Amino acid sequence: MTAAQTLRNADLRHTNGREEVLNLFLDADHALSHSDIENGLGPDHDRVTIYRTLRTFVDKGLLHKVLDDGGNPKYALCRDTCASGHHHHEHVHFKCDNCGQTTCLDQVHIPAVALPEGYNRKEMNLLIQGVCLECNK
Amino acid sequence: MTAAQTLRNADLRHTNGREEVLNLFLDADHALSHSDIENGLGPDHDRVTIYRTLRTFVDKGLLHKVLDDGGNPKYALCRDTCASGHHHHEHVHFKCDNCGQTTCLDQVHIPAVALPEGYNRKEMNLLIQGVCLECNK
DNA sequence: GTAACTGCAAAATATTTGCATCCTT
DNA sequence: AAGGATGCAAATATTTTGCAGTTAC
Repeated sequence: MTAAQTLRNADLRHTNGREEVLNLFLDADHALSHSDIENGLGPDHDRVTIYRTLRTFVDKGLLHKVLDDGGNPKYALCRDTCASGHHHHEHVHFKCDNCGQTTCLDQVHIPAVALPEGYNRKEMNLLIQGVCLECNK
Repeated sequence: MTAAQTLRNADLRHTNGREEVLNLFLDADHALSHSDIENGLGPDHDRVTIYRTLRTFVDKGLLHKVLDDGGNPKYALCRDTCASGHHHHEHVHFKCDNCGQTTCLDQVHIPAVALPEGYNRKEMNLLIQGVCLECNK
């Protein structure tokens, strides 16, 4: 799916900025932070607009916030089943302690976890930290 | 274990501020953010000192950062096996979408997860979101 | 006494809001 | 044309750094 199609599907207007941000995510195989995006886009992009773009994309279900141990939030594309307001209920991410990249492990599934009585589960996020494939070479 | 003992064990000097922060955590059954602490302590505590206290406690293995989807970082006590620099390798937290509290589920364990070839695992954090016991009543 | 800790001021960073203008539909 | 999106300025929030003074040991 192209950026243009994605935007149309999400009921969002097609603007240069949005298309470029979306393409960054489509090209990246890992989660991006605000500053990753600012860097990736070249110099003449407004910080504020990027904040708004990210928020809009999350609201519309194009992106989801990725859990991170460290400082600033990262975002990653939602795949298939994510619709507006209804995200995937399960995310598994791997963060490399060496290179700092966080990647989605779509193949990995979280096994059943027994919650104590009285708790409802809506979403599960698993963050695994260690050393990634690249950095292990 | 009292706050005073804990500080001594960690090779930290015993000061009022540290003891009070530690007691907040000992009393709380959920993770605390910087502002939770600022509120919990009463008015004459320096924001900067709290930042430094939190960092020191994390460094010494008394606290660990709790993953959160949302905004600002939260912290929780490390239990038993956490020593300086060597945290528990597995954390399970439950965040209530209703009241916002994040609690450690020490009883729950993460079942084995198969990582793709070439990945090393050092630590796993599972965040479950839903509605907690209290809010389900 | 000495090193560690604190408190204040200030810097650096991150994020949000308001508003006038521009652009997509 | 109309509403949504942008860009700039500025407000607000968050976290870090420097340094002088204080305190635990």
